Amino acid sequence: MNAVESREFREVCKRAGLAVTHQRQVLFEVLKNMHGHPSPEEVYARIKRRIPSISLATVYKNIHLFLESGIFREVSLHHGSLRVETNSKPHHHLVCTACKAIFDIDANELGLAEKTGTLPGGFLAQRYAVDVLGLCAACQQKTV
Amino acid sequence: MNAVESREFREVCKRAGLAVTHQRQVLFEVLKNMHGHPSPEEVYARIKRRIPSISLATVYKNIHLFLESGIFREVSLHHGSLRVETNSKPHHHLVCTACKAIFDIDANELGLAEKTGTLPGGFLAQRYAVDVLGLCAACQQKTV
DNA sequence: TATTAAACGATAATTATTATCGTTTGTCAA
DNA sequence: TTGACAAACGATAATAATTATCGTTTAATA
Ligand SMILES: [Mn+2]
Ligand SMILES: [Mn+2]
Ligand SMILES: [Zn+2]
Ligand SMILES: [Zn+2]
Repeated sequence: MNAVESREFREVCKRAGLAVTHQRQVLFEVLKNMHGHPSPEEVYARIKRRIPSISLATVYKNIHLFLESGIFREVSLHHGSLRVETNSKPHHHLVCTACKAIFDIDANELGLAEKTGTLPGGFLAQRYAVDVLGLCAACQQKTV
Repeated sequence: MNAVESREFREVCKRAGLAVTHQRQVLFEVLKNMHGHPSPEEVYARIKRRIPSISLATVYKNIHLFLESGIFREVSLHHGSLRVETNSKPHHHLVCTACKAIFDIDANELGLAEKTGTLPGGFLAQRYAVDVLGLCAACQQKTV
């Protein structure tokens, strides 16, 4: 952590109303330097190399604080547990980032063209997330 | 369950290589008649009204069998546990339905126009799922 | 109708996450 | 600088969701 990064982190904490702790700073740096979509356990394993005494609970708590402050983002905004789709017609979803409610919306009704604004049911659209579902290269091999 | 529905269910099971059991049939009917995106617990509560002795484990096992057979679909194909996004640039995702691997893809690189076929990294696209992220009507009220 | 594999119910085990609580640390005003 | 106090920490218990185990029951089919 050089002086510039350190000052930047202090400002980030100030904005978020968070104390500048050693654990928090190292977690911030570790996350900045990881790539992909790590799980809390993976982050914990990495940060333990720099702070062996850190607790997994601290990692969870600080990740959540970073998410709430918008310092980092969560990969999926869906429910974290199993839900069954009862609508067999092809459709997309309106996902509320506050309460995680999910509403169906037809593909045509959606009109992908950046129609940010009011949608059916008074839903306020803020951004789109597209998942391309399919098979990765490795899994295509396995199927053969 | 009328005769037509019963015969239809038998064929569904035959195709999937599943035995036709009472519990399985009632679960199938219950799911067909639910709407939205119920959790296994919600399905369990509903089916218990018709088979009070049914086990939650049976509900879970049969939901999974239905999902594997493609009889029903899961709402989210993401990891069911927390993942941190380390890529701060706006982007979308390639999601492997077999191993749940997630790869980043830029919005422009995506070219939403039904480009089903080979994508970066040899990913085989099969369908698109769009999440419109935002605030539902109820949550907009709360913020005011 | 007898054989046998599949499915069932009860429940223990596991995984991911959150809550609790006593101790330590950072903030800020004096 | 320092002392008071709130915030954060580490250890670990508790909870929620899901899966595994296992003895008993049931469906498929010959
Ligand atoms: Mn849906
Ligand atoms: Mn990503
Ligand atoms: Zn909401
Ligand atoms: Zn894969």
